[in-house]
Amino acid sequence: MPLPRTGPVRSEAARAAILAATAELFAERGYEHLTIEGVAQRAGVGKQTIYRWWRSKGALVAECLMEGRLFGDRLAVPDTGDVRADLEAWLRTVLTLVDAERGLVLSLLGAAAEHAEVAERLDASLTFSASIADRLEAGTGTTANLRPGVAARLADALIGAVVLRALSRQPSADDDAAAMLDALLGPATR
Amino acid sequence: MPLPRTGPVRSEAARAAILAATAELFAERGYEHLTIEGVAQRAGVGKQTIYRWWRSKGALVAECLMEGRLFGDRLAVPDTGDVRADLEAWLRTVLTLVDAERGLVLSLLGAAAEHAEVAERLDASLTFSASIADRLEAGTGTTANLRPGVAARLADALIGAVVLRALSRQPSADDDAAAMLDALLGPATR
Amino acid sequence: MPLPRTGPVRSEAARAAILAATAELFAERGYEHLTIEGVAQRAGVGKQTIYRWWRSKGALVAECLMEGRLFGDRLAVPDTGDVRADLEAWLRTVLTLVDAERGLVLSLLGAAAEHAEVAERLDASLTFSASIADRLEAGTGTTANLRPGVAARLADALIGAVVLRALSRQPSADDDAAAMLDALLGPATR
Amino acid sequence: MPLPRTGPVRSEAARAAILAATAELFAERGYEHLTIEGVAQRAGVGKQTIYRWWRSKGALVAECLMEGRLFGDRLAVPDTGDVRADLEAWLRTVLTLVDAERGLVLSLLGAAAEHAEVAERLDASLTFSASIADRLEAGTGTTANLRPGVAARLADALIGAVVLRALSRQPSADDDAAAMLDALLGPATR
DNA sequence: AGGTAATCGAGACGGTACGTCGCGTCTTTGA
DNA sequence: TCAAAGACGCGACGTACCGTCTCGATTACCT
Repeated sequence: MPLPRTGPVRSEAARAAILAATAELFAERGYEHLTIEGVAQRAGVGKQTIYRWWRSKGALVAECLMEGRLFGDRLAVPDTGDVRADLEAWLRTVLTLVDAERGLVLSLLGAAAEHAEVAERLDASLTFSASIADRLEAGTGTTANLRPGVAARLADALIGAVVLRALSRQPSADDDAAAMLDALLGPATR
Repeated sequence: MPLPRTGPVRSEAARAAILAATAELFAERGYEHLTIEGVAQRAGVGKQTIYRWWRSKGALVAECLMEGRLFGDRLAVPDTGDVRADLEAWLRTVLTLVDAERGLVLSLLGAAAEHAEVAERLDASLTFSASIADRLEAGTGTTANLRPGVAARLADALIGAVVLRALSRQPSADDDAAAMLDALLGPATR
Repeated sequence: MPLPRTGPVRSEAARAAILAATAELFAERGYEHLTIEGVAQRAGVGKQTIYRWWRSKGALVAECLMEGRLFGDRLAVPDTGDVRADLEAWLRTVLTLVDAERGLVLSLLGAAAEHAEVAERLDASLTFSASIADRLEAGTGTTANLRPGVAARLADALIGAVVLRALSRQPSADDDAAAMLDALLGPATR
Repeated sequence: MPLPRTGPVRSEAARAAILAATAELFAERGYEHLTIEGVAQRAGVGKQTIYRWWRSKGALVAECLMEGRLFGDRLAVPDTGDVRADLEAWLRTVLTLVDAERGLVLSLLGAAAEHAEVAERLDASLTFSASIADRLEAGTGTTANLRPGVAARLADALIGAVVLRALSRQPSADDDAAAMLDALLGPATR
């Protein structure tokens, strides 16, 4: 299905097709086996059109990530008012995701290791847009170890633990989310 | 009772040369740009000799890691009796290492994302052989958040935070090690 | 089916197995795709045992040829007393053989082009052992062009024409044998 | 009506360089030791560019042959009006060539045995473009055995005899050309 | 009878070349 | 002017065989 030739303005259709193809192929084959040529073919686009607008396959993946084409909003933190419960729900979701789509997640970690751009976007997806640190901040004082000034570091540790879990390829048990939060945050103070 | 396989035996010289070449090239160029062909050439060995004994470049790197050819004992945890001080010293060393050899570390993370073998060995290098969890266990009760049963999860979180730091490409400040420990372990109880 | 170890005398069983395997594989795959390793495996023999006794795969094939393992006695010239009829019968047989086993014949020509040894043996199979020249000699005077002293050259031309036919991959018609003889030897004089 | 294929067009420079390199290397090392890799290197060309346009090294050699890059016009039959003399001159030239460049000739025979394409081109070079049969046809009646309808078969026999001579690796004597013609064509009739 | 030496199967070794894939650049043609 | 198509030089892939070289086991001969 050839795209219509659009003349001297950047073709939005081409851009969309490229990102869609990238997301599909990433999900199918993983970052390692994602190829520019494959994307071009799947998108019905010339290779040059990709190289014209993106510097590397890392940049391509980063843009997919930024547009939510890889995870959608599956990483959003719920907001019910109860910080601890919200975090636990989120963590449970994330651990499930890591188990279910380990290949995709590992691929993404590989991409992040290779390309700063991906890492940046991944970080944004997890930390900022998901607001872990903000929520922890908001919960200061509600659990023993959630003291002023440590929220950001605890957020890093939490996400880091998830990353490590992904790397280790070990499936998560049902109560892992709760146990991780317990270990990091300590018992509830009220 | 060993199998009565006849014929020539595996050449230890070749094995050593291959692992040495792998370690060198990994340090020089990183995992991504490490090639089997390059290793074979540097080691003065036929490619087939590599493929005969290792399934992938990941396996090669994993074996290097296991033999300490990539980091040596730079990841060992000191043991002075003071758990908190030991961990802080170790963490400081590791953060410095991550800053100084970010490329190597990121490469290794990429390798771990791609090959379970590498991840396993990396995990072994960091967690078990470096005994973070054991030391935390030993320190139970000496700091506020170091309660019974949480040592393993705190160790994961700690190492995870380091991994995340590596991925984020942000250099560490001087007091980061102390701050991370403080955030995770809480204030000293005695 | 491992062969018995025979000690410090050449194993006749190994020799036979090697030649048999060579003939089989030659027939199956042709000279070009015949490999020493394949022969060794099929024969259940170590490669060294082949290299010990033959210098090249050409030598191997030459020996097969010499032992009649490739064509048997399909190249023998019948002897009924009527030289012209005998030659025609032989030629017909050979042309049929060339058509039916073109691959084998071409392979053999390739081998002869590469290895003098094969060429020599092939020549022996065709010319001497098949005695074309002798028979022509015997027929001197019975046909117009069969004059004294030209038998050897006519034999060469005859066989050469067959070789050319094989190389050209063109199937022979039924009367080709007769026509070739007619062209070369001229009409019968009595 | 040519297919409306868009995109870049075949590089004539690459084609020429590849054929030139093939001819050089064929002459230097022979068909057997001619490698695609070597041709690519010598021609300053990627291997893929060769594989894109030729199916095998046989096809490569065939095309060289067709373009006269291997023998040039050394195989042309002179035309002085005297058929017998022309053929003898040509035959003498060819036998000399076979002696002087036996390796090349044998290589070519090997190639012809392996690849129909080469054989076809070789046949074209020798028989049609060199017009042996035509000349024989023209000489019908001038020698005893040159009767109507046998020219083509005599041409085959003549060339076949040369091929056999090449395969046998025996050098030609000075009067071989004359003797071969005498044997095949019979004495002159006028 | 014991030691020596050659042969055997097996197969690891350093190499060369294979034919394929994908890279990133460049060129052509059509809209 | 931009886009599709895709040829190009290049580098690496993983495989097939090459011919050489151990291995340990197995005999025949020769002290």
